[in-house]
Amino acid sequence: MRLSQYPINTTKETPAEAEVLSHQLMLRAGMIRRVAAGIYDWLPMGLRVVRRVEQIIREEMNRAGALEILMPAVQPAELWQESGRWHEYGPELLRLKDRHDREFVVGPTHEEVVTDIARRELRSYRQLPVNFYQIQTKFRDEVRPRFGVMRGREFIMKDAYSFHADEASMAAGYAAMRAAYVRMFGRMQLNFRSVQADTGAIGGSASEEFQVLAESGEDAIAVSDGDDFAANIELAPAAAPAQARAAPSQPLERVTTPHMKTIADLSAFLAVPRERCLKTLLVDGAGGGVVALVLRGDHELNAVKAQKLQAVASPLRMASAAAVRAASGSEPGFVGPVDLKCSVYADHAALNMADFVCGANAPDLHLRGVNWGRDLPEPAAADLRNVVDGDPSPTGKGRLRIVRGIEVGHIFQLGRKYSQAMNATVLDESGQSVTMLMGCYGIGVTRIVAASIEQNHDERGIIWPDPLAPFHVVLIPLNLQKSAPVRAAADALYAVLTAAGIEVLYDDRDARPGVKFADAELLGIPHRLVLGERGLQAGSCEYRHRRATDNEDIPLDSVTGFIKAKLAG
RNA sequence: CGGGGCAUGGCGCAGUCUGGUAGCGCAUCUGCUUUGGGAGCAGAGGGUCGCAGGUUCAAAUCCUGCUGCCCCGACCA
Repeated sequence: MRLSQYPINTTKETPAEAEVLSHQLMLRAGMIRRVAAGIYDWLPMGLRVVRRVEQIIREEMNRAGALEILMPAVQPAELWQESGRWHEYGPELLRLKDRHDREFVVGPTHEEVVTDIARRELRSYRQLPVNFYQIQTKFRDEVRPRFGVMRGREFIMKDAYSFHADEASMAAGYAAMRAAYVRMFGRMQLNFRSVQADTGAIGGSASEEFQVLAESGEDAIAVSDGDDFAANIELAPAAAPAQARAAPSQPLERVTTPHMKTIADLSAFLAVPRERCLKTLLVDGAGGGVVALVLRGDHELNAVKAQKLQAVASPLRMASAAAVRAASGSEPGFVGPVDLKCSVYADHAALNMADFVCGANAPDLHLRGVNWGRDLPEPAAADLRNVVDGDPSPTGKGRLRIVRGIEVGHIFQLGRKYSQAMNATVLDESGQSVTMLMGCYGIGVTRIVAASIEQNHDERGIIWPDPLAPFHVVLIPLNLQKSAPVRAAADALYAVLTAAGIEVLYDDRDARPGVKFADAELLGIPHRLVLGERGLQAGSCEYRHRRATDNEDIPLDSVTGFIKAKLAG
């Protein structure tokens, strides 16, 4: 591609709309432009990267035996009513009506449509297992789109759905997809971890997320430094402390704590460390009323864990101020488990505390020197908190570290959730009708582009790994407007490299060298060739990798082989 | 959805408090010079100041309402 014929606009200044680095660089490099909140144009340079990602995904999906299909973006409401998600999905589902007033959705995912395909096309267990996938545009009306294409409302996703006659086949299909994902993210040179995950709204049993590790990631992940355990923080178990609880050593006393409503205030006011204070949260109970969840003052409630308790309403809701008053006789901020009129669940760490401080269920009063068993009944024990950095790994090996991640893939064993609701069956060996089992496997294609930039950049711009680079090589001739020999040599080199199947961005613009270098670095083309009059006289051009700081002189007649070796290695 | 902020040529911003002919840098176009790290000089084009009302002799500026966008929290590829 000749850059003189490529209408690219790079900027020195960062657009004000962008907060994270990948978003800033994508805008500055002219890869994307915003059209509306969470909705973007992909310009030529950006789309080339999207296509690279798609190509790798396609190759690995095909290698794994999956079959590519294409499903509609606009789907009839009937399918969603049949699965029940017309009512479950909420405002993230974009609904619309056609001219005849019939209802449709813009697909945020395709379980319904693919299950409809399966029930119509699949008749016999002999046709199973089968895995259909597509690479297609999704729309999710996110509450808060942000970070450019990292969390857009419209985005490109690879979604795959497998159909099975039995559990063993579903597990095998899941394992095959897991292996394919490891291969593709490896080929994309992403630094990622697969982590145990909550199945969330999509439902089903086993589930893993593929998380690209990055400071800017929106997800917190707990990874063990002792083995390969990794889990989304929502799911990582917090083990009960190993040592037994200390014996009471202080008397119970009431202390006046005017306006000390938060643990931070209380801890500072009483000069008691946060981990000696008890946090009591009242949430709505499953059968009405409230339930008390008790945590150590320095720990955070984990909503996913809490709403798994039978007694707790799901989804988790904090109790209203009125309900708090009814159960505790006090305002929020002074609630404690002593003489509380509701059931109490204590996190393992909270249960391990002795001589602690907690609310006295009376305004401006707390209790000090409180002990389980002595001053109040032993509560029910539960795992209620988020794990923190340094917690022991649940596998028993090593300690957990909390890192940030960008979720680029998610795989599920769905079971019969959709096939049952939509009556997708095949005949088994004995001629009996059986409901198929399903797996589903997503990848955020456009999100990967941003995630790769998050992991590969420097102060000058993007640094593409070879497999994702929009062009392999940038060819920069110096002073080609004045020097006919340079122009001739550059044209020739461009032709030779292109003929060899190498994708070259040929910067034949009438621009100063500094401009060309700066643009090449911002765009992140991994391999750079510079052709100047000086080198030309010696029969060579200069090579430099985007990550390198020094040039290498390469004889002009061996450039093709040299670049090919670089790309192969 | 709750909280905070912004809206002025393509981009980044000043001007708004204290009303009085809309400005700067970058980018773009023309010419000359320049050419190994975002050039210099000279000239040029481009803005109903987010929208709608209102106050005023006069509104980017003051008032009211609306819209869009960004950021922080609960959800997700």
